[in-house]
Amino acid sequence: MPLTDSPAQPHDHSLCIDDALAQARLICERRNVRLTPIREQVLGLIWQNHKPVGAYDLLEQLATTHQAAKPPTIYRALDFLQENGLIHKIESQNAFLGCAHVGGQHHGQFLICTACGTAQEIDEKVVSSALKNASQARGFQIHSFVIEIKGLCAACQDI
Amino acid sequence: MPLTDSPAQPHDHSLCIDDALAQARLICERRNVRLTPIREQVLGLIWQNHKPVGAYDLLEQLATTHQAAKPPTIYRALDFLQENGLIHKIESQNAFLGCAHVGGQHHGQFLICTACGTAQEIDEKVVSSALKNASQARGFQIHSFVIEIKGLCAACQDI
DNA sequence: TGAATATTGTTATATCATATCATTGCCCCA
DNA sequence: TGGGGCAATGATATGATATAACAATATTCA
Ligand SMILES: [Zn+2]
Ligand SMILES: [Zn+2]
Ligand SMILES: [Zn+2]
Ligand SMILES: [Zn+2]
Repeated sequence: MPLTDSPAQPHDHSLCIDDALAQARLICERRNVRLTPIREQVLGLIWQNHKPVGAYDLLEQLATTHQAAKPPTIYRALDFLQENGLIHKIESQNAFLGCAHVGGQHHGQFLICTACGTAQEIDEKVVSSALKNASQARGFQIHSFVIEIKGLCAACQDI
Repeated sequence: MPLTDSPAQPHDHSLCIDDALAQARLICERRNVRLTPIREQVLGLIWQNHKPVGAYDLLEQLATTHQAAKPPTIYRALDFLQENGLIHKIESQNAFLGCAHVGGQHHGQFLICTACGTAQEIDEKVVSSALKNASQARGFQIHSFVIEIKGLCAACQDI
């Protein structure tokens, strides 16, 4: 994607979904973990669009085809998907988003549009190295970080 | 504070509390908003240490001297304190922390120690400008951001 | 004073997440 | 091949975080 391409722009989203699921299958095979039907279905639901989605929204959708689904069903699937780097939690929204950079070891950086709800994952080395430097200068050893940027995406500014 | 001074290091914390409350009174007077007894007491409780504290922890403490305190009591005080830039919410912990840079318009950047729980607020221009640049390059207009860095503070690495 | 507004009280409920134990399914190897 | 061990799911209950809605009280200011 060129820099200016945002998930808020029109695109063939079925390709996003197919890619995400294909990559997930590959990753899980490589890691020798099981992408069970429930887990795969939840991942598919998360990838329905580029907006973070809440656990109970997912539950409601899952329950339409899976009567036994209860909160632990969803949270277990979400835990699995997070542990394997397939999704991110957006902390400021208690919601979950498909990872756009599976495989690469990274922490998330997200541009979240407050108008349309779309979240774009970016991975800016200059940001992470600035954080590393600032932390190091204070003797702080980074394990992980959360970066959630709120504002208006390009599409929503034009309205 | 020199760069290496962290709130995890020993210091006369009563000065932190006194400063925070004095500044809060000043700010509220300037902004012509009312730092009522409940609000001031909640701010004092938040400043009891440098660790983010949950709303229900605060409620429990407040309730010891204020029988009528219920969840809305706390959340209203927290809303007020946030609106006036006196505290921050740590999204990844659903907890609240006194603002270390009152007055200056800023978004928070936090170094959160997973061992001792202490959170240090920093304000690195290089980080915020890196975010600005990355966003601008994508046509995204920033309103606010959340940066929460997890790891080990200097004191906890030595153990 | 008395109306308008801000703050607090009160009750109920919405929303997000986990603990615990039972049951089922999968895998590997004796 | 069958059965022990572990992973995954089912089921129930509860914990933790946050807000809605309306009533009562306090403050402000004309
Ligand atoms: Zn898409
Ligand atoms: Zn990612
Ligand atoms: Zn202190
Ligand atoms: Zn601050």
